[in-house]
Amino acid sequence: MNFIFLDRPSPLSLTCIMGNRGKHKTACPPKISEKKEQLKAFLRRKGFKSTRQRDIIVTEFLKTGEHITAEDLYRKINRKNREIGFTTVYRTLKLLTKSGFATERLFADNLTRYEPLSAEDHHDHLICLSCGSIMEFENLKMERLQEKIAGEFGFCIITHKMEFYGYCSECRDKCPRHDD
Amino acid sequence: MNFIFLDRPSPLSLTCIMGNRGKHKTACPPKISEKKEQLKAFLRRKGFKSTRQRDIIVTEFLKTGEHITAEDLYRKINRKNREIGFTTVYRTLKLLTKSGFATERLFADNLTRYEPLSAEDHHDHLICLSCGSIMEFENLKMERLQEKIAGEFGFCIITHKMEFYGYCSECRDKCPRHDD
DNA sequence: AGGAAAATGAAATTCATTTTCAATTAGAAT
DNA sequence: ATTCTAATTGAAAATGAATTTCATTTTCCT
Repeated sequence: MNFIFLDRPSPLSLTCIMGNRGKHKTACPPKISEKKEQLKAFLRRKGFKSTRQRDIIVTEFLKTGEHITAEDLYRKINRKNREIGFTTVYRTLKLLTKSGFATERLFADNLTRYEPLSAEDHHDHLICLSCGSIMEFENLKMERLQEKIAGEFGFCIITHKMEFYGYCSECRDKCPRHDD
Repeated sequence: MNFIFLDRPSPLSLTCIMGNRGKHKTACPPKISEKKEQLKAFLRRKGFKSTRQRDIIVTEFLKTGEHITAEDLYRKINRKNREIGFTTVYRTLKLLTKSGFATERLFADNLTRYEPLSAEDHHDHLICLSCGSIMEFENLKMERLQEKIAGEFGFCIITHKMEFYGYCSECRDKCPRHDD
């Protein structure tokens, strides 16, 4: 087994991630076609080929937006395109990841999820243990504090992961707190 | 290439936890026998049984301290006790987890690691992508900030996960930063 | 001791992820 | 346009960690 890690994402232009109950995150319309152009350029540069399958997969991935598993994306695509196989979806997500257009995230449910990546995107996650919704947040103070802590250890951060598991405002009543 | 492939450190080096420069964490001698007493009491209360295997596994686990995979703990134990099977080690770690004596953690290498849990333990991790060492830190400011952010979302935190991936002070020179 | 319930451990199973391999396709070179 | 080569595809197989099964053994209550 190998441990794959991305270098800093290549400096691509913005993206945007859908809102999360409209509280902290600004929703801006994703420029899918622009991203696809960039990807195409990247592929050319690297000697990879543009294929119909990749185009469909990438489009669907960017449209979907976030936190999707290879399996789920495959199912989604497979409804319209019966001939595209899981392996290709999987490999495309890996390719996007390697080329800096997406990130892989492993949440506590042990499923790898992918999401489109943009350069400034440094958000963290709130994951509801009841309804499973994943909300995002970004907090500058947090980022600074992280840098500061890392600095105290002489540690050079490449990436980080921060997740809160608990109950969202809509599921608060289901929060057990004391069970056995 | 703008990404890095790291070989996963051998199981042994992975479990080696470096000190944390004495800045954030207080090292206190674990009261193994005391913990074992508590566990025994717990088992009795729940109608579970105390067995030789559990005793050995728990002792070894507590002695080891932290961040160990079921596989690694099994190998460690198996050296001296050829008759204890992997399954039992695995199940014991699960039991410890369910009963609150341990926690499971899933880091980005997709291996479940276990560590003894004590009530006050709320630490986070710095994981070196080069040598695989896992350092711990605790930061009160961070905890407060986390609560604050969660509060803003009306989110009730049950647990959280915070990990920095990067290069420790001893591996800084191996940090690629700019390669292609 | 006797007996019921729990524990054990080897082997089998599960399931997401990753790789293999033969067939197909993209795109550069001719 | 045709040819050629390397990349891509997708079904199937492999991998590997986590989990379950099941026959046997052990604990511990009476």
